[in-house]
Amino acid sequence: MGRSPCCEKAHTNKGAWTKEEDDKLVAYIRAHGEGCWRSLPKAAGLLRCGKSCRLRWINYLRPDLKRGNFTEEEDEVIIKLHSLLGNKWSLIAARLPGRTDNEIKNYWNTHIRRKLLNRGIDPSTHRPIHDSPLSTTTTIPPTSHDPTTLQNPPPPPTNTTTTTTISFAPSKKPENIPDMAENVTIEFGNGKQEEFPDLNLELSISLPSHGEKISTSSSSSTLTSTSSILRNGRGKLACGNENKGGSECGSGGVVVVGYDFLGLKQGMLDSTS
DNA sequence: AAATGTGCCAACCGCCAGGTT
DNA sequence: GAACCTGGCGGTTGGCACATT
Repeated sequence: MGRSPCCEKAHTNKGAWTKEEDDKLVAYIRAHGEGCWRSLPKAAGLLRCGKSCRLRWINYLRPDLKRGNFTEEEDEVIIKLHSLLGNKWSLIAARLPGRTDNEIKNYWNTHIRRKLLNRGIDPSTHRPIHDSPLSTTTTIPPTSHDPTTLQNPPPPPTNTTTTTTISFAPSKKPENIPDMAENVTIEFGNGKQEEFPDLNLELSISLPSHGEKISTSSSSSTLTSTSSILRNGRGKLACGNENKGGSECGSGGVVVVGYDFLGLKQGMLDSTS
């Protein structure tokens, strides 16, 4: 096959961007808008790869970016969303206006990972570090949910687990708005509940097998093993796309879960639009 | 003051999915 | 349907700044 490179690397600058390059890029995008990144560098007079221009714009030059430290609230949102979505940084970023996926990814790797480890929580599974990896129950200890405990290290992990139930409340959406977000309520093991009002976890589930406990009803769905199910695939979320089936997410007809986070493609939370 | 270690973050890289030819 | 193009994503890395020895 042999794909051509995205740009002619021999004549492109690499490394840190200069002020002049930034100015050119900003000026060009202000004049012409985003899009056609491949031809943008030449048109803008930049010796840069189109991908590099796009990244520079999205991660640094976009006017709506919120620079500065993350707040405690943002921390907790990131942690909660990561427990649901895994390393879907772009999806997490979509929930945090003004933050970029790269920024969140860096922040996760440098701060939140350590924070969770200090709490005795495995950052990748969001479960107590000594918990059995074979369990299919998604566990979020209450301490990870309660910001008031942030300063205190967690108690030593115990063998008790708390189950996180994610329920999909019946939406009051009008019939003619099929993609309206449904309320997602996360119930933590300590009885606390938290709503993510516009987080759409649109699920289509085929016949379960291999003992996966998945139940659905017309009014709500309860998932066990949510994290592992959600953490499939990579890159674009073709699974459960409104126009496509989620078949590619399945593996041999075991459990096919498609998911589409409402409106991300439509830019519902897209701060760039 | 110099050397070394560590943390952070911007940027790069390779891959993937969807669209187009 | 195959080949190719483009945009987008997540993982990784290089280099700078700051802290420590």
